[in-house]
Parts: sequence; structure tokens; C-alpha cells
Amino acid sequence: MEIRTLKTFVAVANLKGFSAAARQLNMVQPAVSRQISELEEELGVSLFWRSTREVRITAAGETLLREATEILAQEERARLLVQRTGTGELGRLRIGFLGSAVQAFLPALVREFSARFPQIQVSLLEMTAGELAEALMAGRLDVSLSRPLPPAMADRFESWDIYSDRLVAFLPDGHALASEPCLPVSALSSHPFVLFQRDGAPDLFDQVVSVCNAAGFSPDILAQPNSMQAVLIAVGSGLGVTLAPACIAQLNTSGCVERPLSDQTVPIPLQLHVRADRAEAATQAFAALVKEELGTIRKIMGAGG
Amino acid sequence: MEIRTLKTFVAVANLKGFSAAARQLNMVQPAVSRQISELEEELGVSLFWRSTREVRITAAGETLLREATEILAQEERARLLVQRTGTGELGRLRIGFLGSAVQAFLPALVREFSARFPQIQVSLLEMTAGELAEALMAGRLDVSLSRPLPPAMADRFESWDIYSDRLVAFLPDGHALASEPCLPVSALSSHPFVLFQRDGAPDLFDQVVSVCNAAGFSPDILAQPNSMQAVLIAVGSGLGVTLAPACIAQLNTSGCVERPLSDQTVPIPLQLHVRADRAEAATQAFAALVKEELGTIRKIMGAGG
DNA sequence: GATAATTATACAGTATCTGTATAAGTGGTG
DNA sequence: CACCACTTATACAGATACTGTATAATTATC
Repeated sequence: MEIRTLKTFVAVANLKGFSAAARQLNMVQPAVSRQISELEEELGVSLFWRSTREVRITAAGETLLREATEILAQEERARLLVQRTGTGELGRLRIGFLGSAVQAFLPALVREFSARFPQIQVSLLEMTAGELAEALMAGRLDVSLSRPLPPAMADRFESWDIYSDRLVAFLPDGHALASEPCLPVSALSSHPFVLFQRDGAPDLFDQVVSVCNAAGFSPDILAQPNSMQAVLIAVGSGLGVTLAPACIAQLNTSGCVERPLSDQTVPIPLQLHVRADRAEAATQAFAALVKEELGTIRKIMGAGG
Repeated sequence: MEIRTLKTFVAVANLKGFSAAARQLNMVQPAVSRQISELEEELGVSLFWRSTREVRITAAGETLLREATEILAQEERARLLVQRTGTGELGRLRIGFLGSAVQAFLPALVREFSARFPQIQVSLLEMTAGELAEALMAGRLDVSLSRPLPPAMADRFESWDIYSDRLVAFLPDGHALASEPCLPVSALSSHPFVLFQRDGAPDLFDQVVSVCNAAGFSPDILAQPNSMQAVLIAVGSGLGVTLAPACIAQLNTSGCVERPLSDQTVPIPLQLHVRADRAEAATQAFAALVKEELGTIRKIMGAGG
């Protein structure tokens, strides 16, 4: 039972004739006759009672007519859906991101994307940097907005810098150093640190440690919460100080004060990651939109971020 | 897009490999590759991202996988339904009949048929003889239980006698002739007749007229109701007498008395009509059941009819 | 770096399917 | 009653398409 066959069958049934069907299908009557008789043989039933003067469909034929009509409609529907998915009109887009880093611009971006591609179902998945890398690698994400990927992964993905953040210090409200408008890293040497847990963002963790080392001390890390918000709460509670990307000021910083560092400018880029080959149309469209909006995003992040 | 192609596509998608699919389908890997790449070309989309080490389905491919799976399931379903319809396991049976003539045995017959073929949907359609002939000819009925067909139609159908009825007289309750247990036709010569309308049963009408003519008179027909029940009501109301098949005593005869005729024995057969060729399996099964039950039916109709 | 496994391509052979020609059957018509 | 117009079925040749073999190219893995 092939779709080509079903099409000629439906034509014969609807036009009540082999010759008429052949004309409509731009073929020749014997070809139609053969297709139908082979279909009958395959199914083991008569589909039409034919004389030279009339072609009457059998009960089995009527059953097949109903089914075949549905199958053909579904084939047409499938073709449409597949093509739309191929062009990116239809589909899904799974965006993974670092919450605090994108909070200022992602909502507007997604809104714009959804307006342009209303048929695409967008999933927003907040994760840590480590989770993002793993999900991206496993194909559970289409794009990721996160920090630079580990070198082992980098060649499988295309990455674009979106904006660069920098490390700043967060201190408890009434902290001794809070009176300074600006601090050298070394000023923190004797204070206990709270750092985001290393598993969640190994690069950031190591970067902070190496900044401290460069300033001549090794940080005394007394806690490693599993979220940036928890880090800020710990700082706000007076448990310690932290060094973190400035963007986390987007979170609730009550009890904390933020102080820029006077002596380091290690950039912390936020990047867009997309599978190097094999990017779906919807994914490519989103990447294109991000690139289109880079100026706007950088303006936002330079001013308020 | 052919079903054969969809089958190999689904195999590739499920087994995540062209070679594996080829093994499962008992074909060879290049054939699979060609089918897929031609399918991609036809649809204008990539269905898989392939390397020599992995085959990953695209978004469009996932869409097609869903659709193709449904299409294949429906094809399988169609094959099953069509074959069952062909063997008579599944289908419908439209039975046309003369109400009064079959009332005594058709219900039991249909009940038995439905018990043997529970998947067949039986339609019971009461009609006049004229309507039955027309519906049978037009293919709106599968079988008909009615009087002999007009000669022009007879060769297109197979007919079996089920039982033979005879004409009897129906008189109003207090009619002068009602005292006789048995009447010659001629006794009715001076009485007005009520006859079932000729359009509904031309043969019966003509038969009654010719019986009267043979008895030496032409009936004075004062009314031609459109149902046998209406004829009986007219007779019961004292409007006239009628000659009709004995079986109509099955209807409500209040106000009427039935009297056999002493001088005529024209048989009025009830027949089963089935399209000569081109009979569906369900129809043939019903005809076979009727023939099997002929003895029982005749016993019923001889005794109580 | 060799191996084993994968997919893509080229080419030849086979199947299959189409189209032409023709036969056989049937209702309508003069 | 023969003829006509039209139908479907069959036979056969040709063209198309598809399959399978051989081979290349690529890439994890040992």
C-alpha cells in the first residue's frame, strides 16, 4: 500500500471510473487498472465491482476510501509541518541562561523573537554555568547564554561575545571597608569569603581565586552556596565578603554594598553559544536576532548592569 | 513521500543510524541513504545531521517522525479494516422490507444475524414495494424482502421465495357478507373497494383488479390510502371492503373481519432479493442465514401468518 | 597510527512501472 | 439489428527507478 497507489484509488473512487481517474492524474487507463488490481491483490479484497459501463465501489472499497482520504490528508499536513519546521516557522527553541547575567535584556529579546516567530515554542531554562555546558553538550538546549565554554567543548560550538562584565566586591552593609568608594583586591585579604560553589561555575571560582593570588593572598572560603542569591544573602548577613560579576547586583542585594575594584580588569564575557554545524533554523533565527540587538544589549548592560 | 520511504525514515530515526536501519529492513545501507536524501530533497529540509559517527535527527525530522508514525499506524489500521470489511466481519447491512409481511419472523432473524456478526451495523428500512424496488436498484439497499421484482429488474438480482401468501377479503365488522365464513370474489362485486395506492405496490394493485375482472366485475375503487394500516382503518370505518395479502392481519384490524376467498388461489410470494453479482460478504452472509432458516420461517407463516 | 565502524557516491543490473496497441463488453441510436 | 462511443482488461515493449556491489571518505577507539 503506497501513497501513490492510494491517490489513484481515491481518484477512481471519487470519479467512479478508471479512465476518468487516469485523465485527472495525467496517466493512462491501463496503469490505473493495474495499480488498483494490484492493490486488491495485496489486500485480498475487491475494491470495485466493474463492468464496461459502471464502476461501483464495494463495502471494503468504501472503508478504504475513508481511510485513504485521511492518510492523504495527513500526508499533506505532514509535508506542511515538516517544511515549516525546516524553515524555522514552526518548532521550539530551548534557551539556557545564567539568570542574573541576562535578566536585564533577555525578556525583551524573547518578546521580540516570539513576535517574529509566533509559532515557535520558546523554553527558558535557568541553570548554572556547569549545568548549561552539560545540557548544551547533551543536546537538551538549542542556545545557551553563559560564560565561555571549556576548551574541550569550544570547537563544537560557535560563540559570540554579548557583553563583558567585571568582578566587583560585595561587602556587608556596615563593613569596615564599606566606607571606601573603590577597593584594591588586597584589601580583602584578611576577610572571610563566600563564593558560589565551584561545581556550578568552575571558571568563575578559579578566576576569583587567581585574582586573589595575584593580589598576594589565598582567600579564606568559609561557605560555597549553590546560588548567587544565596551568596548575597550570606554577605548581607555579615558572614563574609565576595567577589562576583557586577551583574549579580540585579538580584536582591539588601544588606550588601557593591564596590568596584581598583586594581583588576579581568573581563568576564557573557556569550551566546550555538551548535557549530547542525543548528536548527529557529536557533539560527534567534542567534541572528541577538547579533542584531548587540548594540542595544551593550548599551543596557553598560549603563545599568 | 511514499509509505515505503516513511518506513525507512522511521527506522533510521528510531535506530539512529542508516546501517542499523538497513539491517532491520533487510536492505543495504546505500539504498537507505538514497531514500532519505531523496526524501530530504523532496521536502526541501534536512531530516538528519549525519557524521560518520552519529546520526542526529533535526527538528524537522522530529516533526516528520511524529507524523510518519501516525501515518504508518493508520495504514496498518486501514489494511485491517479493509480486510475485515472484505470478509464480512465488519460492515453494514441495509435491509429493506415490507413491514406487515415480515413482522412475524424478521426480528428473530436479525437478532441471530447480529449475534453471528456483531461488527456489522444493520439498518432496517421499512418501505412500500415500489420504494423497495427503487432503493434496491439505486444501491441504497443491500437486501430486500418484498414481492417479485418487475421483469426489467429481475435479471440484475437473485431472488428466493421465502413463503407464499394469498389474497383474502377484509370487511367491516357488521358487513352483510361478514356472516359468511368464506367468500367467492364475485360476492364483492357490488361493494366499494379501498385499495393500497397503486404507486406503492403496482403488482398487488393490478393483481387485485385482475382477480376482480376474472370474477366478472371491475372494482369500484373509492380510496387509495398510502399505507396498509390506513386501508384497514378505512375498512374498519365501514368505507369499503378490500382484498389484500393475508399477512396484513398482523396490523391493527380493529373493526375489520378477515374472510378467505373460496375461488382463487393466486399466490403472493415474499422473496429475498440480492444483487446478482456484486453482493457484499455481509449481504451474502445474511442471504445464507435466510436460506438456512427457510423451514422455520415457513412454519411460522403457515401457522400464524 | 592502524582498525573498525560509519555514511556518501558511482555504476551496473534488475524490477517495476508506464504507455501503446488491442481485445472484449455494454448502453445508446438510427 | 448493426453500429457507435465508451468503457475496462490484457499483452508487450520501453523507460524509469530502485536496489545492490564496490569503493571512497571520515572519525572515534584501541
